[in-house]
Amino acid sequence: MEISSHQFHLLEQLNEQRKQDLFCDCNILVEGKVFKAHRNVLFASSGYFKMLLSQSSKETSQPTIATFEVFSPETFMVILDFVYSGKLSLTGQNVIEVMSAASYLQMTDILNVCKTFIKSSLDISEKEKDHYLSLSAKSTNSEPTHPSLYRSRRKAKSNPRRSCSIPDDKANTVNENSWSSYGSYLSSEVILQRAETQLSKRGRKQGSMRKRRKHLGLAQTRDFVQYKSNKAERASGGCSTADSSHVSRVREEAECDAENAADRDDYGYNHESEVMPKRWSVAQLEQELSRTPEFVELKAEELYTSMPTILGVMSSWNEDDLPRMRFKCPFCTHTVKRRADLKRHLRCHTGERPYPCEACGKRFTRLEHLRNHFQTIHQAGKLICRKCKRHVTELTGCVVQQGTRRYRLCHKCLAETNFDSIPDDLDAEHSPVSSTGNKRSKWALEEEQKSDEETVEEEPYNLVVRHVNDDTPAEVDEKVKPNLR
DNA sequence: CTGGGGAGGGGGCCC
DNA sequence: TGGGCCCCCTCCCCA
Repeated sequence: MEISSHQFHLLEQLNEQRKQDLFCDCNILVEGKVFKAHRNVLFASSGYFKMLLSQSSKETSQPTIATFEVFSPETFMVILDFVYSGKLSLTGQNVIEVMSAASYLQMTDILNVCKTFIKSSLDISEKEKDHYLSLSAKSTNSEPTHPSLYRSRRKAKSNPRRSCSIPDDKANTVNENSWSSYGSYLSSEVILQRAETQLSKRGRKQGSMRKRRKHLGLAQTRDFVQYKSNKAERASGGCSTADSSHVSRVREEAECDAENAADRDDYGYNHESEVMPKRWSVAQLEQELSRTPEFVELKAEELYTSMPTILGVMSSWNEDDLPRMRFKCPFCTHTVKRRADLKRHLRCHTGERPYPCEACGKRFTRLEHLRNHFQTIHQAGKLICRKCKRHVTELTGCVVQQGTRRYRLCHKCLAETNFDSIPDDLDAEHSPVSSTGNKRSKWALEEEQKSDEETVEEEPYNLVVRHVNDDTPAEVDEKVKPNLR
């Protein structure tokens, strides 16, 4: 026979003992402030303490002292309260730092809750994705102002990119490696269950999980997966075909949340905490879905500015047994050496894509990607015949245009292609085709793209051939059959 | 069904 | 610190 309240009372007693400094055998010094706790509890709660206390377990007569300078006493207080009560007092202000500290202390459950919290409060990528998809559903090829971003050759993928995983397996591992001893009726567990339910549901719907890149294997836990960047990827360019199911999914999750909210109190849900901070009504969803990429950037900027100074000190050790200073992503286990690299990495979580291609509208996370894209797609920068794959020069080949896409054909392959006629509506002056494959500045490219849009996007399925002679744009334009590839 | 290639995305690292 | 380059991986399309 199992008395369900036993675990709760046990933890309650331990918490009382902690508050009264009874039997506390571990002192934790955080930026000068001393916290007292029980080794057993810390050992059971944190991978970090597990390691630490394992090493000092032989000397049980003396109280263990742990010192931390990488997070604030307030942050540790939140974590310690959670350890002893199962209630995590997250707010928009402390979530990042709590997450960072939890990462440091290897408390994966708190990490998950923090991620859920952030995801629920921001939910940038999901909304942004849905926004794009809703646009995608509306936009057609005859709508040049909504560029080909929305009709990318990549279909709306149910499976994300390599660095993006859906936390299905994470949901499964939470209960294995962690703190089920706290009892399923405790609020943390309830929260986690809900987070798991929510995430796994999303994961099931979004499709298969992706293996992480092997060089990311240095992560602390193998089962700790990323879950955001897939959304980020789809949010801003990777999606194309209309997929209204994404919109309905957001609604569905909101409704699910609303349902869950009703019985939260029954499980001692912490009212002070904001673990599930937002309940989206349909009206709110509609409003959110109408947000723009600027919204993403704004939110991303908020995230950046709200980040603590130290995002994480990794637990990896070098040969000298000294901890390596690395910056840890608050969304995943990825660590980088430089803060700038972390900022760059965070874009895959926030969905921020600050570099739009003005020729096709596709947005990129990096300028270099935009540049590569433009040179390849819109400038025919590769001096390779698309058909025979041979190297072509300005003399031996020419640039072929299809919509906003340009590529090169050698004269031989060009002659083998059946051309219909030369369109007259393309003014040679507007030709953005450069005879050189040289790199240009972004702004120079944009100037070219504007004219490109005006002239070409009107007939996106026309294949236009432009002969390129040195610095003079093509004078001869020919229309050939569409969909040549 | 499968392999090749194009395009895009992300990480490491140099300048 | 940001820009840029290189490399690798993944996805998708097509033959």
